[in-house]
Amino acid sequence: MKIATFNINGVNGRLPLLLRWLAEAEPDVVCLQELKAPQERFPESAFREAGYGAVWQGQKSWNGVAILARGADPVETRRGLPGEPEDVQSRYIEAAVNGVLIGCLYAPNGNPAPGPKFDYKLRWFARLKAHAAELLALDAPVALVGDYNIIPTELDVYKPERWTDDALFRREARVVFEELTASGWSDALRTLHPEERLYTFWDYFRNAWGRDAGLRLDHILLNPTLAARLRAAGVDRAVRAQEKASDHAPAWVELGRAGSRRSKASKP
DNA sequence: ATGACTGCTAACAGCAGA
Repeated sequence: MKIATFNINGVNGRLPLLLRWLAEAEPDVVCLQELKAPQERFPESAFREAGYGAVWQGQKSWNGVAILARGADPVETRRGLPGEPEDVQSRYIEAAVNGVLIGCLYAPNGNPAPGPKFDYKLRWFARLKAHAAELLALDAPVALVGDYNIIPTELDVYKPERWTDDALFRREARVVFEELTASGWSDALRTLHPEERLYTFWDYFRNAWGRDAGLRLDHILLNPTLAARLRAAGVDRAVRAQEKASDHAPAWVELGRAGSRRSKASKP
């Protein structure tokens, strides 16, 4: 099973690019963020024609998340994080796909920090952490996938000193990510590439892509059941080089079949 | 420290993004 995450930055404006990537990469599950489309303007039929069922939570102008599943209809289990019913921003949707529970998230950016937007980011992550703890208690394969808007370490940013006080890299944000990974969630790309500089975002300014001035913001966190099945992980950087590209590139993991754990000796 | 790009909305400029 191949699971990918892609901050598409406008699902309608970039639909041709997205459909090309789906045909080439053939992910089984895709978590999309920044749809920037209201619920009724999500291009469901185009995905259906491409072989993907979908669930989505749209919003006018900003935010918006979706889960696509190849040859299947995701079974929605939740939309929105618990804990702040007055929060109307579309940033979380969760669904079961072929027995795997997928949480698709788009975390708040949080800039400028400090300030009310950063406070909202921290509250949102407190809610995510609480929900993640509940998911960890389940006896099921679970992945928390999406744009976390957190640069986890200095290895994940082209120039750490320039980002010290930014909401993406401030201590409070990095601590959230450390707590999630310490509590049992595996950062899949970093697990398989412990030393490599991996980026998933290059901003549109200052020729960031041309200079490879990137950030790693998009993460695939696996619970222990799925981490045991992790086989490969990467970033489809070529997508960022295309005309009319999103400022993010897709990140993905390949998982082995259930019961195919290879790190432990298996019975003959 | 600032501004540079881009999409969306629809006001042909402003907001948000990261």
